[in-house]
Amino acid sequence: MAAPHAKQSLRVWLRMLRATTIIEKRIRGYLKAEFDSTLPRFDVLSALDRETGPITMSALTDHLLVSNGNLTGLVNRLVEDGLISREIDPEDRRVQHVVLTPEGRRAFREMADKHEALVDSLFAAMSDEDMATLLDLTTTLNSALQNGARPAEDA
Amino acid sequence: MAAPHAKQSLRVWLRMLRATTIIEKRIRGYLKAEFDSTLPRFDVLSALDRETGPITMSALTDHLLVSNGNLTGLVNRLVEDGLISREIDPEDRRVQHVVLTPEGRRAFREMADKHEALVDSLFAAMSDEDMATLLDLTTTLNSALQNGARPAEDA
DNA sequence: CCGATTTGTTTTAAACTTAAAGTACCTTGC
DNA sequence: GCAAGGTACTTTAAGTTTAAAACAAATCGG
Repeated sequence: MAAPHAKQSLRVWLRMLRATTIIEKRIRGYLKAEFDSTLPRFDVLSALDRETGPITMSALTDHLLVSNGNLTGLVNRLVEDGLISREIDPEDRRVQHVVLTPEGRRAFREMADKHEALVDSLFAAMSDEDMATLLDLTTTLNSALQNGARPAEDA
Repeated sequence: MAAPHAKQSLRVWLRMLRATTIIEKRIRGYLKAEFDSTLPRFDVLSALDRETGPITMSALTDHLLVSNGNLTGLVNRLVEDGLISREIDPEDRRVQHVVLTPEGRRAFREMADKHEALVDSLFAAMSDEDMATLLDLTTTLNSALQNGARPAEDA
């Protein structure tokens, strides 16, 4: 009676995909409506907010799962908007360090608060225990995917 | 010591997002390499394969979580490729019904088999029990999202 | 019947995505 | 020093994505 693992995998995958798609769409709509911003922008700000100081573009790319070419445009627009600042490394002029401006940090905090509240409301139906289990399982899954994904890694 | 629900939600969400992003990326790469196709195309075929007969564009959109504007282009290309066919509703000329062609069904089956195997390999690290739990939780989550999402629904 | 609204689908504009090529800078080995 | 090669980032080209506006057909109210 038990489904073979493969069929089960497919079912789980489709449900995960559906759930994340719906959630993403909500977040996207929310960011646009409230902040006239986008998810990729939010991700960049979020990655920078986690840092204690300026980091390089390459380091930022790694945190984001976004290709480096892509990042350039995002950062350009965020710099224009005054949310992040950029400065050339004096020791190596190829490198630039980006960091949140005070306004960027303020803006991000505001977005992040609402974002957290929104996400939480979307998970409201899940009990604390369910959430703990889900966190466990997704953590396991991520580890497996990460290992399977990158043949070699240094960090 | 327990994290408040909101923080927990955020953590879970980020892990889910990361996992699905990685998986999506793999599937995308695979479809492109093996079938010179894309995930959205696969999704359309998949949705049609589940149907017993022709369905309208709107119905298709609902199944897909893809914006309707997007669907037009996808369907156009799939029709060109001979994988699906399209015909105008004689009773309401705004409406069109789309359905898999025999070739489309054959092509989809082939992709689906490989797709299933790939997905399963990505979930290989999870035990049968984990998968059952994960299926449960994602099902609950989806129901909640669906209800919260649409104020009214008839089906 | 005829305008007004609703509904089904398509088009559009702007943002994002990627891979690959390009640019500028640094480093190394003579 | 200076050519050769490597590194950090940007640009490009081609394509996808989305929300929203536009369009077209049907239906409704007078």
